[in-house]
This record gives sequence, C-alpha cells and structure tokens, in this order.
Amino acid sequence: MPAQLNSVKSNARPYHHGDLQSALVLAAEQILTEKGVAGFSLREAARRAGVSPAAPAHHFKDASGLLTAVAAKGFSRMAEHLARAGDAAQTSCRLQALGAAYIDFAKQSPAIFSIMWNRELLKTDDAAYLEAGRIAFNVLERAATGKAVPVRTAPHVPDPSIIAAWSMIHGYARLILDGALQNLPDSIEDEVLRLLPTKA
Amino acid sequence: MPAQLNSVKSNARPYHHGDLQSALVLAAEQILTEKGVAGFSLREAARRAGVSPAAPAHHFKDASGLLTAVAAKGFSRMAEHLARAGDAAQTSCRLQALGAAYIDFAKQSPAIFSIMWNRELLKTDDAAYLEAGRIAFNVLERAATGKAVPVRTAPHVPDPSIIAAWSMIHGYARLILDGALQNLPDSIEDEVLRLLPTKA
DNA sequence: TGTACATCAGTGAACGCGCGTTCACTGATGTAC
DNA sequence: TGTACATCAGTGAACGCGCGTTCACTGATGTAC
Repeated sequence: MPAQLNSVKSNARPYHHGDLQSALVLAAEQILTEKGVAGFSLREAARRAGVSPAAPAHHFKDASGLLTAVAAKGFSRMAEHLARAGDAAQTSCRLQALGAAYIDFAKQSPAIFSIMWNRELLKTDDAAYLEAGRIAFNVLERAATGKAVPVRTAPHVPDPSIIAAWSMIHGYARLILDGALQNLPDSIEDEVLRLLPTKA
Repeated sequence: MPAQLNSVKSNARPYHHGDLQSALVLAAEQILTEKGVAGFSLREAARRAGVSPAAPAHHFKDASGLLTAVAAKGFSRMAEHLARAGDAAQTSCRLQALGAAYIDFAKQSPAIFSIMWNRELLKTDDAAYLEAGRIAFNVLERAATGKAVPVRTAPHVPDPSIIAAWSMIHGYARLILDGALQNLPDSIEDEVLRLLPTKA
C-alpha cells in the first residue's frame, strides 16, 4: 500500500471507531454529569462519540443497555474506591473508613451514584451489573466482619449489623445528594460514622 | 332560568372544572404509580383530569411545578403517618415505631416516596415543599428526643444521633425500593431497627 | 502467501410519535355601582 | 336587585423539537482454503 494513501486514510475519520463501546460509556457519564438523568439520550451519546444515531445499537441494544453498562462500571469503581480505603485503614476503624469512602464516592460522582440505583432505567437482571454490585457489597461486608467472604459463595444471610451499617452509610449519602442535610456543621459526617453499629 | 336548560347544563361537562388543582395532583400520583417517573408528562396528567393540555399552566407553571405539589403532599402524608405511629407507641420504642412507619410509607407509595427526593425534577425552593419536608423531619426529631421542637424555631443543629438514625431508616427504605435487599429474611427489618442509635 | 467471501461495525436519511408551549379565543364567575 | 364589566379558568388547533427506531447500504476486518 502506497505511503501516501496510507497517510490520507489515517488522517481521515476511520470508518470503524476502534473502541466505540467505551467511548459511548464515557459519553453517557459525561451527559449524566452535565445534564442529569432527565437530560440523557442515546442520540446525544452517539453524537458525542462522533457516530451516527444507529451505531450504539450494535453494542447496547438501547438506552437502558448503555445506562446499565454505566451503572456496572460505577459499581466497579466504587468497589475499588472502598477497597483502597479499607486497605489503608486499621482494623479497628475499617468500617468507618469504608463508610467515609462510600460517601466520598457519592459526593464525587453524584450522577453516576444516582444512576447506579435507578432500577427504572436499568436492566437490573444484567449479569455484569449484578456481579459488580455483588462485589462492591462484598468489600463492605468483608470490612465489617473482618473475614474474607468469597463473592461466589452460596447465597448467605449477612449479619443484620452489616445491613444496618450499610443502610446508615447509604442513607447518609442519599440525604446529602438530595439536599436534605444542608446547613449542618462539617463535623456531622464523622459523628454519624462514629455511630455505625458494630457486629454484635 | 328554566329548569330544562339547567338540567341540560348540569349534565354537560362544565366549562370550569371545579377543583382542577387537586385533580391534577391526583392524576400525577396515578401516573407516577403506574408508569414511574420516566413515564410522567404534563399532557397525560391533563388528559386524565379531562382537561386540555394548556389548562395545567393556570395552576402549575409547568411539569416540575405539578411534581413539586405532589412531593409536598407526599411529605404531608408521611408526616401524618409518622405522627400516628408515634402516638400509638410507648416512649421507649417510639423511634423504632417511627422508623417502621417511615419504611412502611416508602413501601406503600414507592413512586411518591421517590419523587419526594428527586431534586432534579422539583422546584426545591418552593415554600410549601420545604415546609412540608421540615414538618416531617420535625416529627421524627420530636420522637427521637422526646422533646417538643417547634417547627418554626430559629434554625438549630439537630443531635448527630438523629441524623444517624434518619440516615439508617432512610437508607434502609431506599435500599428496599432499589431492590438491593432481596432474598433476606423478613426479620431483618426489625433487627435493623433495633440497631438504631439512641441519643448519647 | 493471496484471494474470496462472510461477518461485523458503521452510515445517514427517513419515519412517526408525544412532548411542551403558544395562540387567539370563549365561557363562567364575581364584583362595583 | 340588576346590570356592566373585569378577571379568571378553560378550549383546541398549531408549532417546532428531539427522540428512538428502522432501512437499505457500505466499508473494514478476519478467516478458510
């Protein structure tokens, strides 16, 4: 192949995108962050990825397919964020550290955090989505119990204190994002985390 | 006025609705319950209230105006629900009773509960909405402290244990509605409520 | 190593839809005199 | 008490918009022989 033609081709927009799948996920994250859930559309995601409106269908069936991928990626990122915080903390205050990281994640990516829980817009039976959520919960559970709980174990019943702790952390994050905790002193978060229930 | 004309008129659809404002709120509640937030539109609310698409603008400027009224009514209903539960409970377990009532409300009206916290779609500076929210929180706070806290008092800083308890209750309700707590034994709710932090 | 061909990942124009909003209007209500 | 008139609460047709989806298609890739 002549060098000239080659260079022309590489300058022109290639017919195939290369990694449209992740480009679309990135575009969706951007839109959610900028315009919120109500401002999201598949067409706009395609537009931002520089691709025709029909292209996304090849990778995600429809809008909820793409949003489900965004949510799954969100859970993965959150799991990593939690794991890092857990590793850095001493055993005695590991749960508090994870709680703080959980809330921190929600504050840093409110739109992503929001969509992660929006059943109405997601394919909640998507395997990757379910798995990512399970892994994130597992990190939390491991920090609370101190034990390693294998993700793929037979379904087990978690300790109520873990559900209670999760509820408190999750609820606090939600209330913050929903604007219900404005005008409170900054110290409130630490004080709430200190009240996390510990294993009986 | 001849009786005949009168009867014809009263059989015919009257030009004025009579109470379009509440009819629209009811229609909106219905739509939210049936189709979720994503399925809501002002036109459909008008249709269900038997009125032209332009009519709602006379009462609520736009869709978010109507939804804000729905949310405010939701907070009022929740406050009543909480107050009733509190009145029926003994002092020693009043907070648990309110927590159960809070969760119960969310389960019974998931769509309404959802919209109540959806900042993106509401006029969050609406006076009636803010006031209704404040009253509901006040009921919770009163139950937790045992003291009467006047609603219209100068802004005060609530006890951290109240914020922590609210977070746990709210988070549990959210996790339930978001499908995150499936396959757990029914007893889990009581066990979580038992772990509510009490005032230091 | 070359070539034919199936498969995959994209195009872009077209469709029908329901939406929010605007418009000039009309019918009912309530108030001033 | 009756009447004139302002105001309010509705009509319904029309608008332009962006959306999701479909369609026949095309260009690039990868594989079998």
